[in-house]
Amino acid sequence: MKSYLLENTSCELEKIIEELNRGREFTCRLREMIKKPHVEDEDAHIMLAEDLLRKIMTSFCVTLSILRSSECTEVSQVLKSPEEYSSGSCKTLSLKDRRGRYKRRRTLETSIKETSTLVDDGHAWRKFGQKQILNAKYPRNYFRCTHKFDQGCKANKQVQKIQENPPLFRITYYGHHTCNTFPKVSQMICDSPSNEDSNSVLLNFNSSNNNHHHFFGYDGGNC
DNA sequence: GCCATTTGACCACG
DNA sequence: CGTGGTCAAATGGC
Repeated sequence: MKSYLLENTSCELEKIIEELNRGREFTCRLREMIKKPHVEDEDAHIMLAEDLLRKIMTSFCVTLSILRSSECTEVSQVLKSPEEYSSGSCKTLSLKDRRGRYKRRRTLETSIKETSTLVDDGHAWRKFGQKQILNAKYPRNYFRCTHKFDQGCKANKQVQKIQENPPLFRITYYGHHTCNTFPKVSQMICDSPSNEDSNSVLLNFNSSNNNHHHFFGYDGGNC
C-alpha cells in the first residue's frame, strides 16, 4: 500500500517535470518567434504564436492540476486494485466484503453549476452511483472521469435534479481533469426535452457548465 | 463478449 | 448512529 503511494507520487512528479519541460520548450520557441523582425506571412506568424501561447498555458494548467490533486488520500483511491487488497495488511477478504472499502476524499468541491439543460460538457463521464438524499426530492447521481483508471484522472462530479418545473439540475465538480483526452468541441445541442429521466440522460451535459479555464479558446481538456 | 449502468452493500465521517 | 460517497456484482445494451 505504501509502496503504491510512493510509486504514484514519483509518477506524478515525473509528469510535472515533463509538463514543465514542455512548457519551457514552447516558451523558447515563442521567444525565437518574437525575435524575428520581419516575416513573410504575418497572419500565419501570429497564429503560430498564439498556438504556442496556448500550449504554454496548457502546460501550466496541467501542472497545476496535477499538483492540486496529488493528495495522498486521493492517490490511494486511484490505485485501489485487487492486488492491493490481497497484499499487506488487508486480510483475505471475499470480493463481496471489499465493497465500500475506500478512503473518502476531501469534501472540497471545485465548482458548482446550476442548469436547466443537461448537455455534453465535453468530458467522458462514467456513472458509478446513485443515491437518494435525505430531504431531497430527486436522487443524486455520482460520476467519475472515464479515465480514472487508465490515466489516473481524478475529476468527479455529482448531478442532482433540484426541481421539475422548470427543470433545474445542480452539478458539483470535484477535482480537475488530468487526463489527456481532449474534450470534443461540444455541439451544444441544448434542450432535449425528451430526456426526462435524469438517470438516463446524465451523460450529456452542457459545455457551458464546465469549470475549466479558457485560454484563447484552448481546446485541450486538461484544465 | 465487452463495456456502461444499476443498485444494494459497505464504510468514513460528523 | 445516520447520512452520504464509493464499491462491485448483476444486469442491460450494443
